[in-house]
Amino acid sequence: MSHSHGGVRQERKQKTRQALMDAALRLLEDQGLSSLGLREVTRAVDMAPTAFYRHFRDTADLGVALVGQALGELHGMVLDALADTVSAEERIDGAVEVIARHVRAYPAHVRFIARERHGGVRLVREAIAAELRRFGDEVASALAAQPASEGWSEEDLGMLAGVYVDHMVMTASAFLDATREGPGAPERVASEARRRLRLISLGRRHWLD
Amino acid sequence: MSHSHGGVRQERKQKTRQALMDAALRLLEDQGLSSLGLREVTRAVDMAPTAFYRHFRDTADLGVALVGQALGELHGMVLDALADTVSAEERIDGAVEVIARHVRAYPAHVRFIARERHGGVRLVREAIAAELRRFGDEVASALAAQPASEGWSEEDLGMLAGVYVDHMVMTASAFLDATREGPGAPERVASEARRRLRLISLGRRHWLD
DNA sequence: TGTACATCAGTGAACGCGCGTTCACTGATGTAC
DNA sequence: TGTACATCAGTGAACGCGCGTTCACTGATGTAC
Repeated sequence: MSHSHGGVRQERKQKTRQALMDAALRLLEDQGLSSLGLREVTRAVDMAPTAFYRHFRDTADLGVALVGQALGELHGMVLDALADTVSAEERIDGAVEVIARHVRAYPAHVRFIARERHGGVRLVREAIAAELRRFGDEVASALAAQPASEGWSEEDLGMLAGVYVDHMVMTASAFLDATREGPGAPERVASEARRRLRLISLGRRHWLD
Repeated sequence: MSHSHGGVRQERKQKTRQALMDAALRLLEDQGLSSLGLREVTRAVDMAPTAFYRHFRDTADLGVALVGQALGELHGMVLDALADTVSAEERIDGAVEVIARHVRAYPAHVRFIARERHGGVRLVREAIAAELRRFGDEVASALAAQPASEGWSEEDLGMLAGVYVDHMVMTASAFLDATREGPGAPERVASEARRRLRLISLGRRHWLD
């Protein structure tokens, strides 16, 4: 396979690209994408500024690439949270635990999404909105397959899915803030998140009354 | 009263300060606070860059001042939304209408809060978090006074208040995005917001079952 | 396998530009008497 | 009311600095034969 099609070169390029994205993600913990400098990123990777252009048009372009990566990882998490367990109460505990684990595994990605979802770079905002909409649609499909959703209109299921997606993003962001607030804070966030899910669950159960 | 205490001077200074804040708010529609430049702001007000320092230490300091102003206006809105009408269904319609009106009246303030709530400037994030917490406490008190809240624990009321506050911020932000999406979009946002409030309302009614 | 040419990720010098901050200043407003 | 001094919001020149972008380049990797 050594004559495959630009093997070594392509692989190295991919590695550099990933290094730039990782460095950017780290730098974005303390600032918004709209103030992230191209030279800042290349400096962090110990590279000439001009090399940046071999991979991205500008930092907004890099931001769009980060959206795909960050929400790609979220994808797996949502499936886990929905499929996981059995009873309603168990599902709530499981979902919150899945979110907590995800935040611990990918804190910078979570921060990036929470920050840039309403951030100052239009293309990135739109990319995030599009991905979250796709997410919502998937969640809606999963919900539609549940017996509890019998008799629900499509609009109502879409609403419920949106509530879950927003709850997930907000809870993830709250976990992130909590890690700076000292011990006990993450558990407070988890407790609040479970309470909210219980409220939603109750509303869902009585939606068709 | 002409010898009151620096009358004319103080009044003019206040006017300039407000002009700087207004200009900043306008510039922040297309970028995050972390990339807002001091010279950008003074240029928009037709002023020497150095005059900025007579009013703010830096742009983060200006941001903190904007938080107070933006959420001060929100204050009145919340009271309206809660006190307004009679039946549950009317209260829901009224609340969503109040939010829509507020967004039409202060679009830039709403955008600023939604953006900087998770934005790149720590002091501003903390100022917003503190104000929203105060809000939540007020809402919780208002809820506690309602007959429907009998038997609710303080934690549960706090949770419910938080759900309402977050719903308000997210709905306001959705209205803002909707105005760019053409006619019909605002009504779709309103419809979704009402649906969500109905879900919350149902969950609330059955919380103690 | 070996050779000759093409590709292209990364380099390094150079550019013009706007930034934040300092400083000594001006002149209208405020205050004391 | 008038005068002499103090305050202080806003000015304008100057600074050093890092930015994004251009360009011609280098040398390792890929390809054709």
